[in-house]
Amino acid sequence: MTTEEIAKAFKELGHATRLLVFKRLVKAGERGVSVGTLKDELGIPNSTLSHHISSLVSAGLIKQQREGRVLYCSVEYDKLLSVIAFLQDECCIDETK
Amino acid sequence: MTTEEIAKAFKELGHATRLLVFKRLVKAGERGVSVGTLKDELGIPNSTLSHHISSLVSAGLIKQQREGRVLYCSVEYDKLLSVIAFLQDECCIDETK
DNA sequence: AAAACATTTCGATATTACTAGAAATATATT
DNA sequence: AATATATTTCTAGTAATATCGAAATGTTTT
Repeated sequence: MTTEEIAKAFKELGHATRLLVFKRLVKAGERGVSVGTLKDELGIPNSTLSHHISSLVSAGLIKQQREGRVLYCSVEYDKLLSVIAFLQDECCIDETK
Repeated sequence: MTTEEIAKAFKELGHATRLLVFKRLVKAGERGVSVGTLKDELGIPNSTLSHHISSLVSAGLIKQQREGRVLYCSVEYDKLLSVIAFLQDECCIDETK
């Protein structure tokens, strides 16, 4: 993971609405949550939500899977783990080093 | 820490230049690095760098301390730890829960 | 107090992001 | 095939951010 990729992930998490969406998806686990449910729960207009979702997808933080006419969004755990690893490995001072 | 505060921290880390500055400061430890050194190392104009630094300060991610005419920038470790804790506590699925 | 050094603020421009209504697309049901 | 449902794309207005040269500010040295 390059610095650019990590920065991109942080950037997309750096918006209150998107961070809420992301948290909601993490709580949901594997199956994820449909766009419509997110819309209802967060009270965001269709088009606005859709843009935020595609931002998160473009950063590789979440993915979408269609089931019938419903699109489920779910977390890309590998990416989340990479971001956490970055903060710990690159950023955290280990006094014993 | 509110969601807004966490989002703000992510937002400011979500820029390649600022992320490089932050990484550099973490590596530097307690004492930190002067603005001038950052400027030389990263090859960024004074004013541009100054803006990025104040963004990081505004998010509470770093602080500045003057020594003579040199300003040292250093990491606010509490904030960094909060951000890491957020990702782990709010976001990471613990299958044993 | 003048000159040198370090950093920030000002000012101006260019790019990118946010928001959301309306129209379009895709899928399912009747 | 027509209608209903779910979601995205189009379009457009507004706001925020990025960039950096030049001028201003604060600090030290002579």
